[in-house]
Amino acid sequence: MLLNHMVEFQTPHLDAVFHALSDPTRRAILYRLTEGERTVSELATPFNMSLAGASKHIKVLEGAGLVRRHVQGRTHYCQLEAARLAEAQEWLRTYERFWTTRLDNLEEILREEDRASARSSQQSPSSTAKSDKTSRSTK
Amino acid sequence: MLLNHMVEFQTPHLDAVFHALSDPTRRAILYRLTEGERTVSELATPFNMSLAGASKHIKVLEGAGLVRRHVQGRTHYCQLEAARLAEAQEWLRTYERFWTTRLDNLEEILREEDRASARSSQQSPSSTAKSDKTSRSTK
DNA sequence: TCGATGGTCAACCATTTGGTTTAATATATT
DNA sequence: AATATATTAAACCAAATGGTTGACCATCGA
Repeated sequence: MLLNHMVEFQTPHLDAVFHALSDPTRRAILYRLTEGERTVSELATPFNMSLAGASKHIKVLEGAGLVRRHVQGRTHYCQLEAARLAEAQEWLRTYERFWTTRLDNLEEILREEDRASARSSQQSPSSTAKSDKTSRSTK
Repeated sequence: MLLNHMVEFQTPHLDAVFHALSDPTRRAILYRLTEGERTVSELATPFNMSLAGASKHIKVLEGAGLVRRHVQGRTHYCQLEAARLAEAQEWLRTYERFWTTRLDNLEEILREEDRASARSSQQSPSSTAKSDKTSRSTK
């Protein structure tokens, strides 16, 4: 507990946000909302569950601050609210160096090897990186 | 659109990862592991809970692929395994354009177009979730 | 005003979660 | 061999989760 870094303290929402994201239905709902505002029943339709069930999922997302709703007549319009997602990403950034720096280091190493040994392929036998096969995505 | 369907439905890890991250104890354990390898009891001590309780948390992290352990004698050493965190961040990146500035937004859009053209695999847009849009409830 | 539509609420149910305590297992240490 | 240490396993518990159904409320359209 003493170890709890700022990141932990500054983000009291993380429990709710990560919990909300841990359900595939809710993630699908969020994705749906990237296309624009949707009503509760519009959000519910693709899923093979009752409207009440979907409504509960939406409420979880709302409770986590990931969805905002505005009621208009009997219709509830839902909107993506991304700020908390940004917080989640910010939390993850703390760990970025554990997958980026290793790749960057690998890049560096390869570049150096390329320069130093003009083509004597050396496989380090006791390499610390157990597997640097992590596929780098686009970019 | 299709790409995000892939993101949604091709990554069953996300359920486990986000669930694992939804607990503050587990997040603290992960943070602790950024400082290096730690044994189970080392990880457990800061928390006001039984060793067995902490052990269970570690197993959840392990099950989500966020922690690797190697046993040496009676001691279990735990190590951060960040790849799945990278996957989570990758998922979040889909939503980045909803919180970044307009300029970044433009950048993101261009990058997305880049990606989309990179894998010019198009497909019927009706490939939805695990469940067909079987209409609900005639009741 | 009446009926259909959009949604929530409440009660219920099975399963999971987060925690406990008390063994049990495996390895060190003396 | 005996004992201490590191950790898991098993049984248990209360609370939360994900889902259902049925009743209810509000509102839109005729």
